[in-house]
Amino acid sequence: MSDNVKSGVDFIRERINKDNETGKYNKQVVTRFPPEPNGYLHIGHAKSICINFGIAREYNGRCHLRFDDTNPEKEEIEYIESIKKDVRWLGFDWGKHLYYASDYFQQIHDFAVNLIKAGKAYVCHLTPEQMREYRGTLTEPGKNSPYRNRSVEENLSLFEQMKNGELDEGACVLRAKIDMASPNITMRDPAIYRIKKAEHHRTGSTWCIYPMYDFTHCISDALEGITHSLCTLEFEINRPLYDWVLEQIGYPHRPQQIEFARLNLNYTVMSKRKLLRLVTEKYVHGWDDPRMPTLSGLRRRGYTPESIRTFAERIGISKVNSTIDYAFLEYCLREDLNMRAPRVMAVLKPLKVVIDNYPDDTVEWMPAINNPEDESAGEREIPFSNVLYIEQEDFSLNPPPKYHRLSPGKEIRLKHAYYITCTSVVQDESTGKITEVHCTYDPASKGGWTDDKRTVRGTSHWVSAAHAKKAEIRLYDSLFTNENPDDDSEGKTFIDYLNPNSLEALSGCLVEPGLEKAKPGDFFQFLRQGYFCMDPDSTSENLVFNRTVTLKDTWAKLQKKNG
RNA sequence: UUCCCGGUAGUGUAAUGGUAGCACCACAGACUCUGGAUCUGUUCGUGGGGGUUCAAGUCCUCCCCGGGAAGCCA
Repeated sequence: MSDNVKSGVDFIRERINKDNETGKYNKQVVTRFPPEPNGYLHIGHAKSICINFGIAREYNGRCHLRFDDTNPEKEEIEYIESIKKDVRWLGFDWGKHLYYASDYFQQIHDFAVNLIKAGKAYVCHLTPEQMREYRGTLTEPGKNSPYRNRSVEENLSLFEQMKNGELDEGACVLRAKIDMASPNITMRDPAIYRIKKAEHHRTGSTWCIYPMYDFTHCISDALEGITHSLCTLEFEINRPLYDWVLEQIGYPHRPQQIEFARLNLNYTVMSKRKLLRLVTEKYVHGWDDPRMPTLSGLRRRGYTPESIRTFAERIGISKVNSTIDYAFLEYCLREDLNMRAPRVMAVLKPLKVVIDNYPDDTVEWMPAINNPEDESAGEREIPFSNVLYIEQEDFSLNPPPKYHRLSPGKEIRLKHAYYITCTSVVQDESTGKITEVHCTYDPASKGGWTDDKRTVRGTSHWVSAAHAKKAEIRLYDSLFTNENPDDDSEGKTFIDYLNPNSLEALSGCLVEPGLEKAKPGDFFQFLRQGYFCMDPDSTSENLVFNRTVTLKDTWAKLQKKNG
């Protein structure tokens, strides 16, 4: 690493570079991702995962996955499994470095005993209400607890009783003895151990006291040899306590906490509490509902791990509270899918087209390129016959200006097939609805091209009626109508901003026959429609696809602009 | 009201005393068998006042604005 600080390097890497220059950690970089197993991971966690695992990879270090499981009341094994799955899916590997804070309960306990012996911690019998009073306020200092000067022997004995389950839950806590007048309230004799007689998902009933986050996290970091403990801004105020604990316990390795801003995205909510509510109150179909910003939801929606990693990298790292445009995430997604998604044809809202001059006993298999962005993706063949379906939107009886699609007398190109010209339409006598469009085709245009200089502006996708497979296609839109669903001014809550049209399920869609062989999770570009992926609900009788994201649609934009 | 952290185009993010740059969005155009992709261009910015300096987004100072903090949550 050069002596000059490089342009474009964020403040965390800058710090690591400096540590490597000074040899602070012997050029080791060890980070960790420390989720609490009390919910599913979301896109905000993805940023943290990419930073922690990404930096470790970049500096040839390592990143630990550590479950911060110090609160048995809220944590469940289900969440542990989903978290592991999501981290792996994102493309990261903790190798053998899978840890649980609960692995350290004995050591953490021993450090607490030492702290008591050093006169730096005491058992406090103030009730929670009293503790709040004694803590003071943001503007006033706190008062010392009457239990603050208990003898070491008494504290040791009391803590032992807490540990042995001889005291009731809530009866007392172990507190660090720091400074009740500190301007930083975190330092006003914080609780470091509380009594909880709950069954822990890993340690069972071994413990009835559990260490608090502030005491657990820094010790876990030290024990694991973490060098750079990267966390979000809300822990900034806890940093003096992090350092205080490590200073007191005198452990030889000293990790350092560095904070960065958490990710905010517009049109979504990120709090675990709110996501949980969406699930439990059934506003969505589960944690992996494709409208959810959870990693399992994004995965089912069709987001690729690559695009999420790229996104995380591009948004950068800073200490500024910021909100990223959802459009930027979609940009990263489209960029990835554009290069990799096979193109196929699917008709969402079918309109029957009959080619009157095409023999009704003939089927031609037309070669179709799979991905114009990737020659190696090759070609496939799709069947063409005299009865087809095109998109309802691709035909208009009274076309608006600049409409380049099919209308009476107009000629368009059927992608990979022929030019067709509309000769007549069949309408339902009572409703006026167009039920069938009749066309003629130009045999000289086979493959979608002619040698004359004829220009055909419009190109439609289509499927052959006799060969197409039926499918259900789920069109997703933003879950919220408000850019900032967390905005609770005007007495509203995020529930009030739910988008009633966030899901439109279409049945009777028709897709080209090859899609029958797709597997859940496979992604495609449905030509001119967007990117879609096969949903796990899919069966051989009922193909199901989710719309991941639309293509940019300048025609829709034009129409919108013109009212 | 106290303490801490921040403030660069609409949104993100660079510039570490020396030309305010990049990306997304928006808009306009070119090109195109996807109204896709690609390419080109345009609008738009250092929160404010003082100060130091040949030179300030950057250093000093005062102010303004935003966020966080009073769990036996993490």
